[in-house]
Amino acid sequence: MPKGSKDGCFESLKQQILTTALEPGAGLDEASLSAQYGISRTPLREVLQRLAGQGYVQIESHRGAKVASMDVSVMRTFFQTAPMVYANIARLAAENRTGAQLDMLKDDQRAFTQAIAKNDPTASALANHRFHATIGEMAQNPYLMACLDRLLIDHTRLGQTFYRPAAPSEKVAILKAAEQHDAMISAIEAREPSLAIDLTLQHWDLSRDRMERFVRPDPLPVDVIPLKDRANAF
Amino acid sequence: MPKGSKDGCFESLKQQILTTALEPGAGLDEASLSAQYGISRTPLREVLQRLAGQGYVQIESHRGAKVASMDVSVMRTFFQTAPMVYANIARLAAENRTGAQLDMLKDDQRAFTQAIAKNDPTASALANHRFHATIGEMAQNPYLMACLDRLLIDHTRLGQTFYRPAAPSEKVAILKAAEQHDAMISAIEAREPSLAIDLTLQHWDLSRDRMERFVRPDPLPVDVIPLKDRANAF
DNA sequence: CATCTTGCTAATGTACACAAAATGTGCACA
DNA sequence: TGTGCACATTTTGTGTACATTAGCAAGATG
Repeated sequence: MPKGSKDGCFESLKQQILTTALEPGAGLDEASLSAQYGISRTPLREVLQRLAGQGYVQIESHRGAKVASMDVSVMRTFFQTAPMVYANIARLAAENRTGAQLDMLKDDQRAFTQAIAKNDPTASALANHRFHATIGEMAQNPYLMACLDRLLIDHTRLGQTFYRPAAPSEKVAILKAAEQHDAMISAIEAREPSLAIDLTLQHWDLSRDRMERFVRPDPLPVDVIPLKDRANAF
Repeated sequence: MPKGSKDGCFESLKQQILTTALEPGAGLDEASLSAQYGISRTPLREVLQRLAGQGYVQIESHRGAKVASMDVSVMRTFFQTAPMVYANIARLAAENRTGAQLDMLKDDQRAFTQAIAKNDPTASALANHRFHATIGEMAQNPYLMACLDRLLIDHTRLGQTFYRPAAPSEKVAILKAAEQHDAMISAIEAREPSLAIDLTLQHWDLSRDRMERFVRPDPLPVDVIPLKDRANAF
């Protein structure tokens, strides 16, 4: 899928990493990527550098670029750090948001609900990502934003990893998430920092529970084979 | 001062930015820099990209790279954000530090005290920067680290900006800072998170007070001209 | 006199060719 | 059969020439 431009390449790689179309740890070959996007290696390398700067990829000298890895220790750190940062971002967003940013947030939420309606998990994950990134911009805090960007990358990727299309609870959860988004928009619009924090932490709990239930699912029923049949089972 | 290598260029620019030898907002010309460091424009651009990724410089399309700016709103955000991040980094450092990192921290502190003894404010600022960056590495939290890096850049630059060589209180403050560093090392070595947090916040208060007293100094005495002389002053 | 247009200039952005480094492979030898 | 070394291949890093763009200044025009 040749996109032609440098920015197109940048966005495309970002998306593929967020949706785990490019899996964590996957190697990124300069030659093939530059051919694929119809740009030369020089600008492609700059794209990779920028992606590295935002935490999407890791570059090792003389060994090329890889998609940022996601081992258990990273996950542990993620769960440890996310709520604090999200909460503080929410507070600052409620305090500092501009009208234009609020409109953008509503657009993001529209895209999110539409993606849900279309049953498109990839699109909804990306829309969700943008929603939270926009809240980050509202906070107008470049320090925390650097942190949030990295958290959101891993959050979106974890969401993809732990997504179970078959589970009916998944549908319920994402609809609830959309409701929570609406409540968060209201709190931010009303400039109520403490409410925004509460809603954000609830939103976080929902997301965390979804992922936790993937790792630690309900145990299978013990009595799969009814007792009466067990006598002649073997 | 041609340094020759790419890493040399990277470190040199970093230092010059931290010491405000390159002032916030200063333009960085690719041609002259590449000539200065004896490398071609291509690798120089990669250096600038990396510096941009860590928050040292800002790159605008077709408009080149500038040293990251430092207006009032940035300062406000800095003072708002720093204590929370520093405190959490300190907690995690006390919990997660390794022996090798502790040795490195002690080395950093040695370099810091030596720079103080030599009365070299630039060297002590850089050593102080490394000291706190090492504590950041101890935390082993890439998310917060991204935030800390950016905070430390501005902290070091603010320290340079607000440095008053003439003030005797400056000497007292930096010696006290060195003592606090020793206490922080002990807390981290003893793996006492809450103590590390307390000490870190005290350290922050000292630094903040120093900067605040620069912006809002003691008022000049009102009676500079004794009353008896005032009659024939004009 | 103000303002818009237009061309110039100096900088950044791109492509490509070459250099250097790392990895993989095959062979010799123990 | 396993190990080590040398070579070949692949991939990344660099230098240089060229294309493109933004900013500015001079001129034209109302």
